[in-house]
Amino acid sequence: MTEPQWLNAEEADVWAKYRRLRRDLHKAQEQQLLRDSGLSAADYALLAPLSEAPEGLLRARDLGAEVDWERSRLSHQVSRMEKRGLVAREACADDARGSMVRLTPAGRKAIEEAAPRHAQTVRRLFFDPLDAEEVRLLGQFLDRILAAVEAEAGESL
Amino acid sequence: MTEPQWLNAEEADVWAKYRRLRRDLHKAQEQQLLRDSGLSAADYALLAPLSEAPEGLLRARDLGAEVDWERSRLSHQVSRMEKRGLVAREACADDARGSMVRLTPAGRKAIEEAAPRHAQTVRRLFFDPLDAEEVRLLGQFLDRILAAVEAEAGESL
DNA sequence: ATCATTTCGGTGACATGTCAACAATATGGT
DNA sequence: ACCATATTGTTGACATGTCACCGAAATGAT
Repeated sequence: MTEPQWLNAEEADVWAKYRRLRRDLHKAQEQQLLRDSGLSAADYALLAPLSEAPEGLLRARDLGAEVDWERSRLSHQVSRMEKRGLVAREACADDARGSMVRLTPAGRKAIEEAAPRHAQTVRRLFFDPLDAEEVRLLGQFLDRILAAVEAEAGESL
Repeated sequence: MTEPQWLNAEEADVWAKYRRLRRDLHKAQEQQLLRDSGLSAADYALLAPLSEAPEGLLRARDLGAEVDWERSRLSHQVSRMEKRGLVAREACADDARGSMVRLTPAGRKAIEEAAPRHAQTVRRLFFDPLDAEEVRLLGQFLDRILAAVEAEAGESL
C-alpha cells in the first residue's frame, strides 16, 4: 500500500527547478523581445505564423489553429495588435462569418527584426548548456511527460 | 563564421515540445486545482507558504520573498483572496510600514484539501513517466539551463 | 537632530487570459 | 425548402500580471 503520494526530496527539488525555469526563462525572453523589438510574447506568437503564410494573410480560424488559442483570446489580441498597426482585419470572401488577418508592412518589419535575436536567445539559454545527446534525451523526457498530460486532458473531452 | 544562429530541426522540435508542455501542464494543473478545490494557481502559490508558517502568519515582505513575486502583484492577489475570506490582513507590530497576512480557517481548510491531490497530479503527470535515473538527468539539465538564464538576468542588474 | 535614501505596501492604468453569452452564418438531415 | 445544430468571430465581465508612481515609515550618513 501507501502509494507514493508525496514527492521525495529529489523530486521536490526537480519540480521547484522546473517551475523556476518556467518562469525565469519566459521572463527573460519577454524582456529580450520587448527591449529589442517592442513586441510582446503574444505579439510574436501571432506574427510568426502570419509571416510564413502566403501574403501574410490567414483566416482567423486557421491562425487560431496554428497557435492553438481560443477564439476569444485570438480576437482580443488581434484587436490590440490592430490598434498598433501590426495587423489588419479583412472580410473573408468564402465565408461571411469569417475574418481574415493580414500582416501589415510594419508587422512584417517587426517580426523580421525580432526573429533572429529571438532564436539566438533560445539557443544561448536553452540549447547551449546541453550537448547533442542531452538534447536528444530531453526531447524523450518531454515526449513522455507530454503524453501523460495529453492523456489526462483527453479524459475530460 | 556562421554562428549556429537558427535552431536545427531537432532543436526546433524540442523547443516546440517544451512550449507545449509548459502550457498544457500548467493548464492541466490549474483545472485540477480549480475543479477539486476552487483555488487558482495564484491562490495556491500563496496559501502553500502561509500554511507552513507559524500560526499561518507571514509578513507581506516575507511572503513575497517566499514566492518571489513583486510587491504589487502580491498586494493585488492578497486583496482578491481577502475578499474571498482565504486570508486576512493585519497590522505589523514591529514596522508601521509593514502588513501581515494571516491564513483564515477557511484558507487553511482549502489548502489542506488541495495539497494532496495537487501533489498526486504532479507525480502522475511529471514524474511517473520518468525513472529515477531520468529524473536525476532532468534535474541536471534544468540546473544548467537555469544557470544560463540567471546569468543573463544578472547582467541587467 | 537632520535630511537624503531606501524600504514597504498599496493603487490605478493597462496588457493579457478565461469564461459565458451572443449574433450571424454555414451545414446537414428531413 | 426548412429547421435544428454547429461553426465563427466578437464582446463584456472578470481574474491575473506588469509598470509607474505614491505616501508613509525606517535607515543611514553627516
